[in-house]
Amino acid sequence: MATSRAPERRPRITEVAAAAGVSITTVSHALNGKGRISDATRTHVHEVARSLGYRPSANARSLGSGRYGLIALKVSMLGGSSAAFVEFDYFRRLLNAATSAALEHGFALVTLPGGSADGEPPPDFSADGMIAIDPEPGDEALAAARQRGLQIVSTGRDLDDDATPWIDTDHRNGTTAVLDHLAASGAKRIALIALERVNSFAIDITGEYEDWCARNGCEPIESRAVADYSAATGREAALELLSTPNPPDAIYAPLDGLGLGALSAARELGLDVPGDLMLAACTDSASAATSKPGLTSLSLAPEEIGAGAVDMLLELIGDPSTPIKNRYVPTKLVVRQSSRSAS
Amino acid sequence: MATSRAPERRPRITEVAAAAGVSITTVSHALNGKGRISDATRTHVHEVARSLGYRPSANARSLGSGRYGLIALKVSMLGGSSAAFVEFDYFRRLLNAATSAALEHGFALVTLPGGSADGEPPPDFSADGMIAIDPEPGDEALAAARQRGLQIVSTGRDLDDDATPWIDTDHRNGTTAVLDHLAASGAKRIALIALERVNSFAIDITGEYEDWCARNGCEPIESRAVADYSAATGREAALELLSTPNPPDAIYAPLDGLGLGALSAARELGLDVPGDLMLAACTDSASAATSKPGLTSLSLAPEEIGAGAVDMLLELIGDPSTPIKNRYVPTKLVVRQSSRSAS
DNA sequence: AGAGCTTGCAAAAACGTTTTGGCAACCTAC
DNA sequence: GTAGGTTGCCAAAACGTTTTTGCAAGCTCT
Repeated sequence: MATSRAPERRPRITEVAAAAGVSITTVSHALNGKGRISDATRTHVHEVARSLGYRPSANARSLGSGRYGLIALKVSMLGGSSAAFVEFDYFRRLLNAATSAALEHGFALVTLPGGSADGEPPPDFSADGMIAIDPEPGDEALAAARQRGLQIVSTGRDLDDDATPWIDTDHRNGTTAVLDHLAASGAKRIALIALERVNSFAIDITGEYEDWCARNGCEPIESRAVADYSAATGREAALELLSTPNPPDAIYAPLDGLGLGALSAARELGLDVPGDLMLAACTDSASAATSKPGLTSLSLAPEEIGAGAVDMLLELIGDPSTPIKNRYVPTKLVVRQSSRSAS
Repeated sequence: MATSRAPERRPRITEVAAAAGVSITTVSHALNGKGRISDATRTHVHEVARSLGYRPSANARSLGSGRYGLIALKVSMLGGSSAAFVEFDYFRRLLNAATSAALEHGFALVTLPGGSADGEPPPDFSADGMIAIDPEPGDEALAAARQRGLQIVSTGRDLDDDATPWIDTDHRNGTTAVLDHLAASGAKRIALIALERVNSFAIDITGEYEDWCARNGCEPIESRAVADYSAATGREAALELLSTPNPPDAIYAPLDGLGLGALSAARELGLDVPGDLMLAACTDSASAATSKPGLTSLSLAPEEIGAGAVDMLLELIGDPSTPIKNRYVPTKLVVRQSSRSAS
């Protein structure tokens, strides 16, 4: 246990240069893929650096390059509304992936205090770029960042500015998959708990639902649009849908929170799930898996979104003239008891 | 709108020195409270710096001082368990406050991927110190950080190492307040949903509950200890407590999630709250305020905890010989319908 | 075979602070 | 009135990179 712990300084770039028999310029160029050097030298330097366990000093690097070495993560959700409450799990996974991706490239990721809702403005703070998680229209902090010429990447499209590079969940195809599955399981009248169209995902989901109904010759059945995603709200919306003369035999609740609420609504009404009513949700958080019955849910890929956003942003920071490559990330339907056909 | 936007470089320390008629050494010393300089000069430099809008470069400062300019926030909760699910609101507020506090002192706060649960280890990453949120015994990352000689401050006491400086919620007095209130409202048999003793708060709450009962000559009524804080768990624990021959007339569920679960348990049993059963919880998240009936809850001070932990840590980083001043942060009981006496 | 590229690398100048060491000037005490 | 201590400040050397500039050596033309 008491391993002798020599000071064990980490090697500097100078030492790598010496060991490789080149100048520090060459080491820097080789490691950053910048200057004009032969492939032989480049790989040689890489090897030496690795064998020495060299890790450049983030501070020196930033000082030298005139950057800050920081990227900001801005989550409207963190502002004050606890709307996206249930989606903590999603946020957690996204944040972890983004942090790791940033760290790998020598950048630190700072989670900024959310929207303008909470009191004091954030202390003036400089970063090289910003990632906006599901930006909401009219976000002031985002507009300010744009004004200052900060590089921005959003997860979910930014409805205020479609020039902002984005990485987004492929909600249109995801929604199709959910509806197809419900129909295949025998559902004839599939209803939607509609979302207020303040996010690109709300637009995609409701839009695709309507398109799907049109394509399949079904009558669209939508609740009034909900603005928060809590179980309480989901319960009310489901009760509304189910208390009509000709109620649906399946409900798509496009967030797990809403889906869990719909589940308790069904219980209250004495409806068997999936016998009398099929249920599907979206996000696939832990609670969807452990509910009784298990809730069929569209599994998203927060890790890919988080890491992807960071990668895009870092490319832009490295070279602002990088062509923008927006990207949709596919989803995966996880079928559970709540939509399993009896057969 | 199209305000002419001159490049508007922020002033360097050199310019402050020139404007103040002193050397940059003196400016640095004055601003950091370090060297030997007269009070007159010190305040003069401060004024000049402020009037010029001077903000030191975090990178240069770190490079010069040999620091990293980073502090890590480590949350066991973020690891993989979604146990502390409902407490998102608490976490959000704590994180925002900590981030702001760090930024104010020129440090960036990085939220580290959680426990060893999730796959890949975090990329090796250097910080000047670490804040551990409610550390759980046997946390490897924490042990590793300690090994490396990192400064650590925990929120909630670290059961593995009581030498770790901490800032903690005053759960003992908070629990007393809750129980006193319930008793004052007429409760005769107050039960506790017990928590597994893996955290200092679990120890404090269950310990104080037992002490209070002893002091007041009451019989302690505890559920078996729960390990996660979800509503489902709270419901089960409450059902267990309420289905005994001589059931309690009040329950303290020491987390909002558990409290909400207890509330639905009461509903299922047809018990009126607060008429047949009084309920109190802890954390005072948004859902406690909006439930029906409103849930009496012990309001914590995540902002004070977060900012306080950062301040403590920065003091230690600045001067490791700073005497440790552990601190309890008081709570405030928010009384709502769920424990209001009929009278 | 010399003008003009291109290629591969190195020397040195930033980047903006903190920190160390030194030097006057001023006190104090004998 | 002078040795020894203190006070107030400054010059200069780090800190560890990136980036700019320069310079040979090797090609490709004509």
